[in-house]
Amino acid sequence: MKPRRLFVTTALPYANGSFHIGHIMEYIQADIWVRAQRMAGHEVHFIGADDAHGAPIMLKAEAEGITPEALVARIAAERPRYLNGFHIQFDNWHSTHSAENTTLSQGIYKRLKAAGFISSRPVEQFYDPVKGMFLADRYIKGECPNCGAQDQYGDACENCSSVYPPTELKNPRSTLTGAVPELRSSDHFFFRLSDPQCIAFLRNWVNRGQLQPQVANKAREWLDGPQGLGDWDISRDAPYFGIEIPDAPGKYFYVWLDAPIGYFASLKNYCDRTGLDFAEFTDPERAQAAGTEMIHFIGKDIIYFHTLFWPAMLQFAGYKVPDAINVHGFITVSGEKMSKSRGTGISPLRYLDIGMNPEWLRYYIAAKLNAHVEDVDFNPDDFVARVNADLIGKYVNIASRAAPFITRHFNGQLASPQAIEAAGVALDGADAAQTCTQMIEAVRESYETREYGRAIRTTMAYADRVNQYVDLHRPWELARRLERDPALADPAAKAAVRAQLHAVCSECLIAFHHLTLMLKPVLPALAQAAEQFLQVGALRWVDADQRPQTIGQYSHLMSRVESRHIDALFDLPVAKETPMPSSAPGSTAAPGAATSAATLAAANETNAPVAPAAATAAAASPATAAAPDKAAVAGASSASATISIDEFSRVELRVARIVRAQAVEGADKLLQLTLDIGSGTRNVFAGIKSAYDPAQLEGRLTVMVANLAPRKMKFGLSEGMVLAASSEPGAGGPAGIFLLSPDSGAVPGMRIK
RNA sequence: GGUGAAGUAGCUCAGCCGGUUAGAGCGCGGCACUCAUAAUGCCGAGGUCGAGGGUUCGAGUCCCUCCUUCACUACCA
Repeated sequence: MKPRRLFVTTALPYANGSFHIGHIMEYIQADIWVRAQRMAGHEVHFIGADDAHGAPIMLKAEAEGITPEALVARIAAERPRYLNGFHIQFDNWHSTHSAENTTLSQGIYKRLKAAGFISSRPVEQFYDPVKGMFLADRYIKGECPNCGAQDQYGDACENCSSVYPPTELKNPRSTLTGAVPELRSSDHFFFRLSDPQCIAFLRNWVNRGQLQPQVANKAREWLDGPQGLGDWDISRDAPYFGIEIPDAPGKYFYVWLDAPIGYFASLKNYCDRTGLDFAEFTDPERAQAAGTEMIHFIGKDIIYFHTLFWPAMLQFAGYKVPDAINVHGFITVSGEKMSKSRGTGISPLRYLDIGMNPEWLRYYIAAKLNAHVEDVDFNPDDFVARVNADLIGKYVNIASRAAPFITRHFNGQLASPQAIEAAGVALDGADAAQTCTQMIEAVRESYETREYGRAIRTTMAYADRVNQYVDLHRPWELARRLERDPALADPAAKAAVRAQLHAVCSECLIAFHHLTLMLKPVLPALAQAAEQFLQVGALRWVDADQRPQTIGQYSHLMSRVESRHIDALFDLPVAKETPMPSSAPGSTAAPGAATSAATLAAANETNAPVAPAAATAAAASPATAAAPDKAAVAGASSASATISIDEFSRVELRVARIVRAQAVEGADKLLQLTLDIGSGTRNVFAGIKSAYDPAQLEGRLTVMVANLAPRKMKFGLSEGMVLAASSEPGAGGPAGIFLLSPDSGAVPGMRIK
């Protein structure tokens, strides 16, 4: 087979925070793939970088009183510890804040502009006069123009879900300084995605078959959706930590423009360092001639950018487009999305610090990964069982069972194939070699197609067969007879037993050699130790037919996961960190926000739900993925799990007076309520129109959740929710909605606890 | 509500283009073994393959409806 030439990347992590377990999972997935490719003799260049630009980093650095460069450098400095710790073998790690990225980004922009894909037009935006900068939607809060809810973000109301431009907010305030923002106009640059050429190209590109079906579906949905593809605003005004736009003083590229170009920047940096020809990987003709491929591993949160913006940018700037976008799901922990505030996340650094073996995690993740965009769950019990049973009980145990006999009786020499054949104990009978070659080829292909779970299953099925084989032939019995069975005085009989013992144990170690080969992409360090023990060179797929000749002294290759490890892993100190660094250009697998069924009702035995409130916190959609600070930290529990009094007390319930109730024009189910809670009024949209006439609500008292994250709705911002009882759908019970009321005497604003 | 994905033993999951009594690992109950840093083997219990229809000689596997879960989205707060 002709060696492939591969340029492989993982998503660039946003440099405002440390790696979390989601990053590590992506790197493990990509690293396994890369190692498997290298074992096939292919040329692989595995590239990563920090995504360093954007307002969040600029502002975070400022808050810390350091320069963005210093912040980014600090984050970059801690990367190797994680990467080395988990055996992630990048060839290069660079940054989007680099000379290479500046040159490339500006170059791509110029080419797009020359080709007519850049337009410009004035955009009116809020400007913070104190800070002296334009404000992204998430840095503006105010009252919803539709429902009047307070404290709503500039793009949408979390109360009534209405969507609006920030300029429509009432009483807008900058969240940075509290200043009243001014409306100012400024010219922005747009990448004309709506250009027919662009649409045509993307339609074709997403249908080439190189995307996973689910990903292609999603891309098509965006492409052919009712609103179609809009032009993409790619500029930001100074001050902005980013790359300046050529011939446009004071204008910078939006971070998502230069972030993916960071793949190229890191590659360029690497090529300059190693003498590789950059153009062979990035120029369409040169790449074609050189037979190179471009392969990205990303999380499902950034599909939008990688299936639409990125290929379009490359195509119309005259660069090669990606050959594959390999998308994975998120990692959950015990079925829940990660949340540092709830302590459910796994800290990669802690994992390493408490002495857990990185290859345990690599193995566990590999065993559960496939080529689909499915979430992977880290289940602690499952993790312990799986790692211990498979790796120690089955795999390592095989060497441990056979090696001592070989060392003691045969001076470390393995039996020849002929001797094994003659002893009649070949593991897989006559066509053992063929069976084995086919199995290894199947495993190699499973890695190739990212069906790691299948590769692991195939491998472990073989380990099972080998253990059965050991039990069947009982080498310990043969050894005992050899040593002290008086009936073996006859030299011929003794030689026969000895040959058997030799053959059986040799078979085991040959099988161990094969198992090691199949596990090597996942367990690089263990494989290396095993190679040393087996006294073979670095194993590659072509070594499937090779067999070890002699072995070294066996020493235990891997120890078990212990419950104390798990205890230590989850015994996190109270999280001092604020919301996790969420999705930015490169970030992966970050739960932008916890989605949760925040059922406030503590369902009692009568099964009468108090508040059937299935709350979905605003999750970071691809389009807003670059808005880390927006991530809501929704503390939530499932309906069935019990919560502590502390958790309950986080819910701020207050008595509210409905001072005004009115129908919402255009809404079938909603009433807009103005609630007096003593300290002020709140605007709340409630889905109770079917049960209440607005007029009869005015003046009555009810109960509201006062600290519910505001919610933008189509009609405006909703700043809380009122509590009402209703039957669970499908559970029978009376139909209808029953608003809660406090007993007489309560006054608006009283806390309910 | 819409769109997509998924619902197979207590747990984690395999089951390819429909075909004999539905599988594995872990866990559980026995038994065996004792070479192996409690590791291994055998036997067993345990599933109306989410529910209901349909197509078919035959469906976990195809079609329809419904339910549930997850993701995105929405007039869910």
